[in-house]
Amino acid sequence: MLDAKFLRENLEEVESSLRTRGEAVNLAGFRECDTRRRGLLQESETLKALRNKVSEEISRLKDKSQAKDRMAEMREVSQRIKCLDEQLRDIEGELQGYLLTVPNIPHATTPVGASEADNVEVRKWGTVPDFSFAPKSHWEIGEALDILDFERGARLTGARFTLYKGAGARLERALINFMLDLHTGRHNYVEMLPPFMVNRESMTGTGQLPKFEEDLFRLDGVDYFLIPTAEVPVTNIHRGEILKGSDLPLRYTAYTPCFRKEAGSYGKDTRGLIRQHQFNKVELVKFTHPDRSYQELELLLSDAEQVLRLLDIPYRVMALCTADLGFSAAKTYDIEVWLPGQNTYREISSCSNFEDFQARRASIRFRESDKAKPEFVHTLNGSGLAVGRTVVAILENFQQADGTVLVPEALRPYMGGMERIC
RNA sequence: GGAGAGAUGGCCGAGUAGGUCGAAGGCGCUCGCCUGCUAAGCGAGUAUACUGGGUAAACCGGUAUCGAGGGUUCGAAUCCCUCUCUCUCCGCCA
Repeated sequence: MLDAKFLRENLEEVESSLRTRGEAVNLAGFRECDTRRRGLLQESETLKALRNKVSEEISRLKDKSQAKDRMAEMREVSQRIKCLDEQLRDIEGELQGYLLTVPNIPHATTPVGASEADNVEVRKWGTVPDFSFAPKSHWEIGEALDILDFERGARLTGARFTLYKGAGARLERALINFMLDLHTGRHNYVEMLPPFMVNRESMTGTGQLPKFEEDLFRLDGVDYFLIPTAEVPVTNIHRGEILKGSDLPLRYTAYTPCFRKEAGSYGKDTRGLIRQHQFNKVELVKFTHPDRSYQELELLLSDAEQVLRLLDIPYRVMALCTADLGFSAAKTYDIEVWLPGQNTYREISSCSNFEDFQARRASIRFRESDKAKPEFVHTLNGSGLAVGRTVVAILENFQQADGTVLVPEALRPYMGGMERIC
């Protein structure tokens, strides 16, 4: 959410900046609402001040019957206030409606672009494997090794659900532990295990609601949602709090399953593990001082990259352009792994700085010193990494001519010493 | 699921026959004083949001907030209703 005051004073600049996202932006209604709100507010508050003053005078009277006419007068004032406050509530709802659906302003370093084709490659790492045979896709490998069962996954639930079996299940679990150990042990993140369902306030705090409800699984009977990413519960840990400046930055990591409806992606990535309704992810979340958030973004990105470096999987880092930027983000790097089976790079992590956009929605603040005014923190998060897609990358990059798959060395301790899936 | 108790400022905790309560007191914190150091002591200060004024930081004024929402009243932390959450006991249960 943007600051209403800032928006009021910089409406045109904000509009033109948001247009680079390729979204139709019309904030004229905001300005009108905002002006009306302040008018109503002043009228109501002036009357309240009067009522408070008169009520106090009445309280000092010994003989209340002397105040009959003033009480009658105040009765009318109160009626008027009630009426004004009702209008205020409506207009504030409308104003919130605007504010909650306006996306974040892209950071100056976010490249301007019209589509994902304009994303900018930041760096490449690793050597793309050179196969002496035609590399297979992970679903072919997984089915041949009997470690991924798409058919039975669909039987259990439906399309886009997969059953992992034997070494496949073990591989997924090994990756989760490997990633968590890396981030807690070497990158100084504190491990969290949050609820996998959250309420509406939490979803609004990080920006999934109100705009993207159709992407979420919602429970029947209670107003809870399955989390689409650990970003939601972990960022909301400090919703409504004022943190100590000396405690920043806070770094949290969490493994959670993620649930997404994938509405609007019919026909896309229908085969394999790439796009599932349920997938596992290890997430990195930071709460930082506003002055340091862009340095922290680089560090967070490198923490996520480290996973792929240790596993020895080739990847590249892309800076998303304005058109490809998520709703809440000011700047985003995607990490894309090389997938030989598909002869392309695919996203495996998305690392973003939300600046104070989420912090304002969720009211997450800090005090520089005990006397200082509270300020909004900056929130950041990134996948470290998407686990299912890491399995995909391992199967496709480490496949052998005989159909087996080598286990990356760093992962072997987590696989009970297993060197090869066969 | 059944029965009961509760929710007040950073924390603890007063305040329920409605008015001078944004809220006693304590702790914590900040600044100053004092003490050879530390501890103790003394004094002052110490919520947030919105909004008006001020070029603006400072500052001054107004309004709101005692779990949330609604009601009664000239006036609600205090009375009434609904909801949420927490705790205790019983039942059930991984």
